[in-house]
Amino acid sequence: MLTISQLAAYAGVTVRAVRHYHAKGLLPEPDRDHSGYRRYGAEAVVELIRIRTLADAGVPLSRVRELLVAGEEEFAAAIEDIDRRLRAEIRDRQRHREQIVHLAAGDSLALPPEAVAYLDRLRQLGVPERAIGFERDAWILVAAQLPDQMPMLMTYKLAQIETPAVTAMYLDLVQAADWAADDPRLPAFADRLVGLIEESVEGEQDHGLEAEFAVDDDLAELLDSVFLNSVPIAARLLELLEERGWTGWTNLRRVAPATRYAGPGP
Amino acid sequence: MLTISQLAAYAGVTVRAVRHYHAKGLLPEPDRDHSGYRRYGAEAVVELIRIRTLADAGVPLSRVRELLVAGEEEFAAAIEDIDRRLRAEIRDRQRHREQIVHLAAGDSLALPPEAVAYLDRLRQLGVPERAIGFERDAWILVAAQLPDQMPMLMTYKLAQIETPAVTAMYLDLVQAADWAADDPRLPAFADRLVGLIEESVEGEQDHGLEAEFAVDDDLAELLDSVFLNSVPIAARLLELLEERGWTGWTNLRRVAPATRYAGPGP
DNA sequence: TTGCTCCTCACGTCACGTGAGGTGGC
DNA sequence: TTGCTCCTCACGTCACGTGAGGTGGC
Repeated sequence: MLTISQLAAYAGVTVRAVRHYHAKGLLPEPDRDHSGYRRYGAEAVVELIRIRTLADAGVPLSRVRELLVAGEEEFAAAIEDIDRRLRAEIRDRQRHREQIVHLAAGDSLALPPEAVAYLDRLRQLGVPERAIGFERDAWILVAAQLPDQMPMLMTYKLAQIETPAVTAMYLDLVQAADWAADDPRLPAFADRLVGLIEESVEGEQDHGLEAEFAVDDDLAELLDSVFLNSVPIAARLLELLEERGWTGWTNLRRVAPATRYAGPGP
Repeated sequence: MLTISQLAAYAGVTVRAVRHYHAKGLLPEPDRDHSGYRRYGAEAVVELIRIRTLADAGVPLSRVRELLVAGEEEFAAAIEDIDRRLRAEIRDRQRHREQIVHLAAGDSLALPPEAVAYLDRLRQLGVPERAIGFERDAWILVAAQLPDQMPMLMTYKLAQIETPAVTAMYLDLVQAADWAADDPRLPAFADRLVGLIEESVEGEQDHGLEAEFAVDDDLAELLDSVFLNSVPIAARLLELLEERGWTGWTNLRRVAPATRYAGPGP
């Protein structure tokens, strides 16, 4: 007859695990020898290996106990389930392998690929890294709240930035972000910006795009506050826009007629 | 700013998990709003997704904490480790898939394939299932104690059982196992058995096989006791063998000259 | 006596899950 | 007032790991 350590070694488990299975009622307690030691026969080896094979395949011990007394049909169905789960776990791990590669490469996992492509396009257009970082954080917040709308928003933004006048205005805005709050060039800057906005609005009304790209008011307020907190000229610029008939930033609206427009800030 | 549930939802984790990461020092506690609620910015989203990506890949949280502050080189090395582990886990699960198929088919996982082949050969030779079950249990105990010697032992046993005289004797022994302990046919049976044993010993001495196949004395004693406890004629048969110059069963030895021989029982 | 295997409690681990009891704005 | 989200304890879970303190035969 086998001792507990011989039994455990053959099945590739610890002595503690064998005792655990006794306590859980998975493996029947065998007779003891004159020293009180457990002594195992061949059935225990067979049972222990069944238990381990199931447990190694990730079956909870409570389920293992059920399966040990299950009929052939129920057992076969359970094996089907276990195999399905194992295949799913293999797929999960293959996915995780891909994800950690992206992590190592420094890719922003907090953003969907379209947003990463948009930031890359801004980089190509000569937008400095500081501004890219600001865009990135803003889009991360948008993606966190509206993941489903990201492909649509990014398609729109990518198209918008390709307009030469928009590109130029965007690059100028990046420069202006470094100005002091009372810079004398601001009113002229606001004039140009309003001109561009009103051109865009007219263009969009032709094919009715404006309504689709308005974001939720709470989110717009959040993004506006990020803008106000990180750019010195922001508050003064919004004042100047308001004097010229526009209010807001993320969701620009005409002050008198209530027209919405997906504005220059994200 | 995001609430804890918005943050959690975007990263695909529970609110409890986010609080857990705060408690463990993985994710810095953000500022609270006027109601004492946590409010998160874009950096929290980035950090949380990093944490989850690593944790999902099976990295312990204590290690995740180290990696969050690690340099690029250490991080790349860690990713290598993680990827290696993921590949190993995939291989494990592929192995487990094969094993549970064997379980479902009712294969004896407690025996190596050679032993299963030996039992199948006995079946082909007409050995009844009751006797197969006895052989099986005995070989399971041998395999549990001498896993490395199983291929050798099975090769020997497979060759031995192919000798027509041994096959016939084995089948007769199976019949005799059902006799009462005092069956009058036993002495004649013992004569035949001794004749066969002595023939075999002579044959083996030619190519010096006998010494290689002696099992450990403790194990031999165990297997003998299994034989004695399960077969009524066993004790009387061993007495008769001893009268004819042979002692033991698993390890048969000549009583006067001390020659060993791997006996008829396993 | 030392060394080895066995024994039975019983607390610890890991990554949260799950109430319990309470607050704050609609 | 009801419903929803948030808050902080604090105990529970799962499958054992890990001593703690002791026994039994060489």
